[in-house]
Order: sequence, then C-alpha cells, then structure tokens
Amino acid sequence: MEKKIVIRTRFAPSPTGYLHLGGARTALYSWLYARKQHGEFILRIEDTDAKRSSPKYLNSIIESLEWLGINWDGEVYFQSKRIEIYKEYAKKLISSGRAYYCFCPAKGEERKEEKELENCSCINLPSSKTKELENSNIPKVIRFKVPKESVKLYDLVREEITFQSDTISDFVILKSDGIATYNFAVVIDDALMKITHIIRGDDHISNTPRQLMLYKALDFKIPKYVHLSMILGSDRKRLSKRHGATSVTYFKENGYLPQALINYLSLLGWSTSDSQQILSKEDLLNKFSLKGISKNPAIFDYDKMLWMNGQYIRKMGIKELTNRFIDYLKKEKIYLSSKDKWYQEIAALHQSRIRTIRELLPQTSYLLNKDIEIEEDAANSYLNSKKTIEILKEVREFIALASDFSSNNLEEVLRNLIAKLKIEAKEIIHPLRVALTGTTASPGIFEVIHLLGKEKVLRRIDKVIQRSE
RNA sequence: GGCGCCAUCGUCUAGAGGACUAGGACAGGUGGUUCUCAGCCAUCAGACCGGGGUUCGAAUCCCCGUGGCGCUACCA
Repeated sequence: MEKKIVIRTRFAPSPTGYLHLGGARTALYSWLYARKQHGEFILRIEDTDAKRSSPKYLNSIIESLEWLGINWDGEVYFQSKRIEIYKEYAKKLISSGRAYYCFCPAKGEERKEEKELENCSCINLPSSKTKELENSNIPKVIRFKVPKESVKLYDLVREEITFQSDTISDFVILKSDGIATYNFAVVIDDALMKITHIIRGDDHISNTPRQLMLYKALDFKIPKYVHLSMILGSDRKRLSKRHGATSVTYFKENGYLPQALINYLSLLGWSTSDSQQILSKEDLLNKFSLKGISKNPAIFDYDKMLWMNGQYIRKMGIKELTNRFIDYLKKEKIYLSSKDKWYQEIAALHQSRIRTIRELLPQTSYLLNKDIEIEEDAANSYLNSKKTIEILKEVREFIALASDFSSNNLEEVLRNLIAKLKIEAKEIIHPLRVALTGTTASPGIFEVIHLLGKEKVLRRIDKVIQRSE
C-alpha cells in the first residue's frame, strides 16, 4: 500500500506581543487545514530575539490559543532551545561553499549606507586570512551566498511568483551572537519538523525566495506555501494597536465568545461558495478549503464582529449565559450568591438585547443597583404632568396590594387599573418605565416590575411622586 | 527608489468567458410586530478602479496605467 502523506502545518508566533487578530487567523487556517485532513498541527515559538521576547507574551499567546480551542500536537518547540542545530547547519553551508564568514560591521540605521554590502569583500578573503579573523575578537556573521538564478515560488492560492536573485544580496544567516536569523531558523525548523504546508501572512512573500534558496542549498524538500493577505484597520493600514482592540485577549475579556471570534475570523479572507455566514467549528472543519481563500486584504469590521457575537449569544443555553454573567458580576464584586435564580431570569430577559456578555452590566444596572438616576430628557417627556403623577399614585397602591408578583399577574392587575381609569396603556407604562429604570428603553415593563421586586418598585415610584411636590 | 502582492456595494465576499437585471452577509433607509428599546420579519438603496486589447460575447483572459499594502535589518 502506498504510504499516505501526513499533512503537517504549524503556527510560529514570536512572543513579542499578545496574539493579535492576524496571528489568530493564520493559526486558525493552519489548524483547520491540518485537522480537516487528519494531519498534525504544530506550535513553534520563534523566540530568537531575546531582547523583544518575553514569557508574559508567551503565556498569553498560549492562553489565547487554548481559549479559541486551537489545539496543537506534541510539545511546544522553542527556537531558543535549538540554536546549536542552526549553528550546525550554518557550518555545513560554509563547508559546502554555500556560505561564508563576513567581518564587516553591521549596517547602520541610515539608509545611506546601503552601498556598504557591495563593498564587502569578505567573500573573496583568502582562506588563511579568514582563519585568522575567525579566531580573532572581531565580530563575525555567516552570510549565505545567493546563487545567481531566478527563484520561483508556487503558492497554492497565488500560483507562480518569480523573483530575480540579483535583487537579493547575500544575507546573514547566523548573527554575530551566534544565533540564527529568522529566514534561516524557519527553514531548518520547517524542514526538520517535516512541515508539508506553510500557511502564513503575505508579508512573508518577499522572504520566501531567500528561504527557497536555503532549501535548495541544504537539499531539503520544499513545502507547499499558502500566503494569506493581511488584516487591515478601517484606514486600510495593517491592523495595529492604534486601531483599538487587536488582541485576542481583548475579545476574551470583553464578553466575546470564542466561537464567534473563530467564525468571524474564518470569514475574513475565506468564504464558502454560498456565502454562508454562521459556521460552527464542525461546519468549518467540513467546509474549509484552500479554494475559498481570497487574495485581497481584508478590513476588520468591528460591527460585524459584534453582530456575529450577538448571534452566538442568542443561540446560547440560558445556564451558560447566566454563568458568564455571574463571572462578570464577580469581577465587578457585586455578585450575591443567594441570587443565582434571579440572575438567570435577568440573563434570559436580556439575551436578545445584548451583543457581548459585558453589555449586560450597563443594561441591567437599574436592576443591580439600589437606586437609579433618572435621565433628564426622559423625565421631561414622561414625568412632568400632574395627571401622570396622579396615575402613578394609583399604580403605587395597586402594586402595593399585589401579592402575586409574577409578571403575568402584574400585567393583569395593571391592565385592570388601565380599564378602570379609562386611559391608554402607554399612559401608565411609559412613566412607569422612566420611574423604574431611569430611561425610556428597557425590556417589557411587567418583567421589569417583577424582577425589581416590590420594595424597589415602591421606593422608586415614591421618589418620583415626592420629586413632583 | 527597487522588488513583490492585491484590486466587485461603505465593509466581508459570491462570481473561475454567455445562466449578471452582478448574488449573500454586516452597517444604513423604510415598514410590520409591540408598552419603549432590542430582537425578529419584510422591503429599499448600494459595486465590477481607469484605458487599451483578445473574443460573436469580458466582472471573469492579456497588456498598460492608477491606487492600496508589504518586503527591502546581524526583527520576526
């Protein structure tokens, strides 16, 4: 039987910041591609830049991936633990004549010095001289000798891209501190880890010819490539901090659901042929394919993300919604364990009114807080007339007498009052809403009365009556 | 500057030469449901970057422009 090739993809973040949306999408696509084909997905941390890497970011990236449900196979690889491997391969390239030591000083910040490398003649140093310098204290790097031939990249979504090698100069593969550069380490790792498909951002396209040359020089098998276009902010610039929320952590902490983020991200640069919008993880695993990946950069639309999250909140079980609500109450230190049943009723009543869990807090403050502030405009519109106050006095008495405080019974009681007074329902409902919630928008008034409870309701009505006198 | 990628409604996209009167989703408008708001339902408006080819026929293929983005480090 023919040996089946196992698909292996990887996600290779550098721990120099939180997991951002672009990285999360790259990870997601790689993960989907591997999982769909029962392949393997590997996590590799590219932490060769010790100055910028930090454990704080590493932990946060891992936490974010776990939150999203993107799981990886085997151990987590760290490039910082593999520096000897890179060194070994760099030496190999030296001995095969594909690389050479360079003793030139590092290029300065200034663009002007671009010519510098052309003046570098280290490649022509006689071997005796090289030996001598190698053993001296002069800092040295290893440069790859770029072959004079064009390089073709076959990208699975962009097809063939050709690069002329004369636009590429001999680049550093091993820095003077003995650590491999990105372009070198990535090739060694991907080859050694038998990665079959490299799915990454298209900011790496320009790097790819260098990597391809290294594959060839080291006689490694070239993997398949898929370059994903960038995620941009609303100003069409690459998404970054100044566009606001860009880290997965932000979404996690602000009441978004992982499945909603996954769903939204999946659609940012990929689609099904029928443009299906709501896709569960199972749907994605079934339907994901390279064919649906689009080449143009995509602007992250916070509005649509919010809508998507709302969709998932509405589909959520009430128990789960309540638990998440309670988590926020705990965070705000206003949780009362005796009120779980009440919290559940609140959550149920607001389920269709929120787009993030966090929105529950401001939307239910009139229930959670002892007292309320009445908005001036609302009061002016609904609590100003003498008649209204008289009506509220009647309402107060009816409510005070009510023994059954279910919303159904409250509705019956108040509808009776409305009939008795021969007024329109809204003449009671609107002022009552303002008196009880402080605003003109809330869930159904009878549910509000029920959830508030007799004590708070009477107190708030009394306050409004007093206020008018 | 050089090299590269990309180009359909405001946004995400469907579309792989005739099925396009260019479809869906978000956002927006209007109407309905209703005690308000939200939700839900219905409905409207809204795009093929420009110019040349190729072809009987182009959103789709080719070329040139233009625009956006990326890379051009001893960052990744």
